[in-house]
Amino acid sequence: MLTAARELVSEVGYAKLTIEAIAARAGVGKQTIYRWWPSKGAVVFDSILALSEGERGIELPDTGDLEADLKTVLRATAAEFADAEFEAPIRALQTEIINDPDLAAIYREKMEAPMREAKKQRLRSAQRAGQLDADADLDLVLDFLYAPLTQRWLERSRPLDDAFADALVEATLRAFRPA
Amino acid sequence: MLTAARELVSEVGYAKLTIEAIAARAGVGKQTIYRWWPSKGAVVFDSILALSEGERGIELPDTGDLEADLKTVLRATAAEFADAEFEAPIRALQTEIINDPDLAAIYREKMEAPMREAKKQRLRSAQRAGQLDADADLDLVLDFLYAPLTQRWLERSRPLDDAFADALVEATLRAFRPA
Amino acid sequence: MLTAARELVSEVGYAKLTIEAIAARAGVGKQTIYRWWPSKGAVVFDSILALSEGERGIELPDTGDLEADLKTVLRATAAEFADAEFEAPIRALQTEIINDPDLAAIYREKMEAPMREAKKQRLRSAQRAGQLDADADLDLVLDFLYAPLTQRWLERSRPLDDAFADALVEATLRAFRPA
Amino acid sequence: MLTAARELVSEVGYAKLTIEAIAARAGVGKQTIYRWWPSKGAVVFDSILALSEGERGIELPDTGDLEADLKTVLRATAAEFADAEFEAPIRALQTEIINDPDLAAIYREKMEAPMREAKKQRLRSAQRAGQLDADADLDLVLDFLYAPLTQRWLERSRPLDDAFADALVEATLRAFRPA
DNA sequence: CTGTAATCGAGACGGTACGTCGTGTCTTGGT
DNA sequence: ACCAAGACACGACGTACCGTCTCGATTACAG
Repeated sequence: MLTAARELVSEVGYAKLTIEAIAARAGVGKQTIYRWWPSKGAVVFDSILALSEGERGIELPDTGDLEADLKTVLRATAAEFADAEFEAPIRALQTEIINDPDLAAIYREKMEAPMREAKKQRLRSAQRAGQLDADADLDLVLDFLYAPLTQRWLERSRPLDDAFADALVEATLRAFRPA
Repeated sequence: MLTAARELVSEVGYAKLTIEAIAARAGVGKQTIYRWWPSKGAVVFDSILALSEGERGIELPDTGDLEADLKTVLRATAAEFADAEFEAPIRALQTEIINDPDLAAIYREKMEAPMREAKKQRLRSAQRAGQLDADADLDLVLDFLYAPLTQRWLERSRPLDDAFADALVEATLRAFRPA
Repeated sequence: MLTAARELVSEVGYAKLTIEAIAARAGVGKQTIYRWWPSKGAVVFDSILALSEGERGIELPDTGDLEADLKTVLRATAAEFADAEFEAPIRALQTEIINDPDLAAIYREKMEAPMREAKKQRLRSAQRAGQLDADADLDLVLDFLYAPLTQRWLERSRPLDDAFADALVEATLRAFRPA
Repeated sequence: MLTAARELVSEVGYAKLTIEAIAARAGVGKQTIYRWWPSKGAVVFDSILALSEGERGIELPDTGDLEADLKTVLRATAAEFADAEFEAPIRALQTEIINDPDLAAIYREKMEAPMREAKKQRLRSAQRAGQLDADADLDLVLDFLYAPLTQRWLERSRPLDDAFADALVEATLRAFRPA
């Protein structure tokens, strides 16, 4: 069922997705879907969440060079955003998150929190290595790194190229360099 | 018609908004709506856009103290995000922008561009006053100031208080202080 | 549903009858009507047909006096045509029959044929009693008796009184008296 | 406009005929149609009536042999009913007449009355020639001749062949032969 | 093995809204 | 001054899905 949901989001888009279509594709009665999820959003949400369950134990590279590592990671993130296959589901996910506080909370807990923690680990390592201000608010650092990237992708305002990723890292590190 | 659309978005939310309801509220036939807009999204989009048409000639305060001015502006922006009346329409707008590239383009041109230019004016003034790196990429500066704010609001991940606004300004200015 | 259709034909007339009104009156979704009938005409047709399903086993009086019996029957038919309650549905039925060959075929099979057969029985009895030409084409006899009556009613060209009914019977019997 | 109406009745049938289509076909504004006729039925009615205005001064053949003359006329009428081109408009006309008493009255006055009078002329001639009962109710005679024909055509219950036309004439003349 | 439950697919149901079409009225611009 | 063109408020169309509700038929378990 989750697979059917994911496929259909990619094929027809979130707005035109119907529960009947999911049921038909999955070879399942509608009632069975309603038994497990309260809404279309919840199904789609879970279908994407199920995907990310697979990628356990994210860990960021730690070569000792924070700037290089962050550029690697941000360039990869930007490239991922450009992947057509993931575009539709992630935009669907964002749509849900914006409009449904409950799903937003689950999203933060199940998907964002682990990622954020992994990233913070890398930043703490940098703090210990004296490459980052020891007093820096790490949540703020992560926002500086990722929020502009995400926003430009969502609004399609500008291409997400390597230069942009690099500029983000450089400016962020200037803002939070050790005292 | 645009007024009716705006009111209804606030009252029932974007997802539950129907064209029939807009037509009824506006005392208009459905066909008349379809004659002018291709979709529900377009109507809502225009209804919000029409709002901002009113606020002509935005200009940021320029007391000579960039940090103080930016804090004032960002605190105001954060407060605006907290205003219940604007919340529903703006979330609706974001939903549209995320999912419809065409509307996103119009949004950038009609709403974002003028705001962005006004902000850049203030930043250029600061560059002339030696309060900001003369070589700074002003688009990037604006992303640093606004993207984290917007993202936290959209995802409801953390309260948008004055401290957060101040921290954004301070970190951004550290990143782009004059050489 | 059929009851609702019948009532509404009587109330507002066939031309102003809407499927939505039938659905509303019957407390039923429109789709349910469309699931069972292809058109408004078919619903109305069935609603009238269902009525006549009730009156099983029609039999004409047979007192031994053909002329008297036929006058009784034709006067009754004329009176029935004058009944306001049946007028609207029967006119609706005629409208359908005229314009839809398929419904016309069903009408002949389901409604007209049994009536016609019952009438023929009475005529055959009269033939055996020497009151009617043994070689008479009974379909033609029935047309002579009923077609003028029906036509005058449809076109509202003249009142359907007893004298007219009697005249029809007398002339018909003159035309088909035994050799 | 009347021409456009008549063509469209033949092409799409009365039920699917729209005033907008008539206006478009006639190269005329809708308002102009509404200025002259109160309803779709009235337009169609007039369009057919206009046709018959052409055929001035109908007169039935009078060879001196009533039976032969009537058979000629009824066979011709039956053939006319079979003409595909006239079928749609005449059925449309019947539909109007059945459901609208006002149009029915106009129809009787403008179209039926002249025809009926012409036919009566021929019958009176026959009465003078001793071929028809001098006391016969001529309206009734005409009903006997035409009503069965019309009814079978409307209900499509049986083919309208020459044999049927002949049988009608023969039976009618038996019913009304001179005393 | 067999009878009884629980579960599930299928899809009918009462509804709501869709986007389209036609109505009859009103307005506009060109002749 | 007229009239084609067509916008308008309105209402019904026939369709798509909604979320709820029976239906069998197919399992899985108990006796």
